[in-house]
Amino acid sequence: MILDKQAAAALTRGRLIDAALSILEGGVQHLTLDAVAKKAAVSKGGLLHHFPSKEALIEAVIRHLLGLFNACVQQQYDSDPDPNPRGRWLRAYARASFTDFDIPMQALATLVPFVHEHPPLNDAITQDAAVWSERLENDGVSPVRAAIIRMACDEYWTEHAIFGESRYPAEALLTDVLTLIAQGANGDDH
Amino acid sequence: MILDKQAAAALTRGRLIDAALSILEGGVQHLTLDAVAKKAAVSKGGLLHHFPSKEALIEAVIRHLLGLFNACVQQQYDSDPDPNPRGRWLRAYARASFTDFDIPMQALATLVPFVHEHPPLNDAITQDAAVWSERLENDGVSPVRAAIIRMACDEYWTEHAIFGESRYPAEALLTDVLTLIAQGANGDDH
DNA sequence: ACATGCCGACCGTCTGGACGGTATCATGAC
DNA sequence: GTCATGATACCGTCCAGACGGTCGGCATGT
Repeated sequence: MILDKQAAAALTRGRLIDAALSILEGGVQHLTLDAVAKKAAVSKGGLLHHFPSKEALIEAVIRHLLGLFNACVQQQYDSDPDPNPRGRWLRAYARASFTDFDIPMQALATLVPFVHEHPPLNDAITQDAAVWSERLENDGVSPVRAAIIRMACDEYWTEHAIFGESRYPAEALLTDVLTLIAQGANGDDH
Repeated sequence: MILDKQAAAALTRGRLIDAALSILEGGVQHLTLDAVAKKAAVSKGGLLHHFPSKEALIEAVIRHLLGLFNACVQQQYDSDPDPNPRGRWLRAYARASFTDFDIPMQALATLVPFVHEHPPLNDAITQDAAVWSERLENDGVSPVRAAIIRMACDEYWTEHAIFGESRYPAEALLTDVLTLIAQGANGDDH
């Protein structure tokens, strides 16, 4: 059965990505090919068969994470209860940032130093960031204000990566961010 | 001359820290003992004479950076033109974050993964962060709002570390952040 | 004589990746 | 139907380089 083999291979790929992710939560330093292979119950050769280099593996991890997050924001966007079209993307972005802890975006934060050295990875992230920047800044709220709100959301992940549990209740932060967005979306921000 | 020798040693220490800092701007991966020693025109043995381990060196760098930044915020605090005492620390923090590019705080952002593995370093940063969190959240502005503003400021450094030049004009960001602070400091934030 | 500042060769370990296998399965010739 | 061929998935050893840190030594100043 040709499908069996391909399906098994895809499954192995998934296991490798998941293994890399779970290792990343403990810090980039532990992300070695051996560790990932071991955690995924695959040999090193097997790992390098699917991802010919560490860079390739990390790129897959990054795309996986970005995909998850984007899908998550999209879902929040689709189910937004607020009838005001202005600030809709911002609301979705904030909700995704402060409520969806299933997605280990902290892992992305810890990858920064590695990404900095590998242009292809940098491009992947930069492109995604550019898309969001543009979308959020044309959301009916002043672009600068939108940028500030996005930065606060993103910082939340970073601090999560550094300090582990956040020192602030995510709920309160989300509520206040939504208030800020509402202000901006009503044009009464000055 | 006893002072000559001690002074020379202190100078060497300073050169080592500066070297580490300038290397850090190119990414953590390049921060190796050999590289730092070479850049500071000191032998590896000499480096390890002053900082007995890599961790010790990085701790010195971190304290150096935190000291610079804190002094910088303090200066902004002292020279704040706004008579309103509420939000004074927040204004100072924001001004320091968006205008003082002399301090390579991006370097601190890139250190995150290393810090994550070394509790002493983590403590140094965490303590400093805790001091600022408390100070900013008791500044006459709603604590949650203050946290959001601080997070936006901090994210600015991080993005600087990732993307190099910021994609936003720092001036505009600062202006808008100050507006937000003024809102909060007047109690008309809801 | 002794401490301090500094030197630079050396060592052990870790890590990314190369490489030469093996096993399974699909395909096409006969 | 079967056998050669080749592709795909995976294995596990080995190596070269990099890196943190040790150590014995030297020079200078007290």
